[in-house]
Amino acid sequence: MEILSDNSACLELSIAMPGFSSSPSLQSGEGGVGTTNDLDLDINQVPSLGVQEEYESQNEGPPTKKLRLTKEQSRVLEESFRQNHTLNPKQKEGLSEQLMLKPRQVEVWFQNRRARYSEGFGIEVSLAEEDPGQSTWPA
DNA sequence: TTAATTTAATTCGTTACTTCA
DNA sequence: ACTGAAGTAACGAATTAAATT
Repeated sequence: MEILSDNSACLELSIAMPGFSSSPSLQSGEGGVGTTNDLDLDINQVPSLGVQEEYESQNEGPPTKKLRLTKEQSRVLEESFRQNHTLNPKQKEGLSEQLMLKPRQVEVWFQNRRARYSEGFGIEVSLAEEDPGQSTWPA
């Protein structure tokens, strides 16, 4: 299976982003990622952190219903998403280790992010607010 | 307290690739 | 060497369900 994964990585990279590949267009870096969420999330993290720690420690416990990603985790994930909208196996592993999340959680996050991104035709609120002049869609 | 919103997680269907007969 | 079936992995879309506002 390792070979397969490796191949998948290449494939993902190949089809990573046909349209929005290398357009970092980052100016503020991380200040304007979650325009609205950023600050509000901060408050949310407090209780979530406790739950998460238990989640990380136990990991096997069935109780944990839904964890809330911390501000830091969201930020790192969003940064990665900006660079690549698709996850390489290595990236997934690295992020999961770095953020202390399960690879599947990272995968799910990216899937959800992509879905939301598509909803806005690639122009998400945060992005649109960051560079309004760059998102000049043809149609 | 309830309703609305947000979002992590799940399910289902599809596609692509590899292996084997 | 070529073809088709079976198996696996990943993704997108839709949906669910919990946490937050």
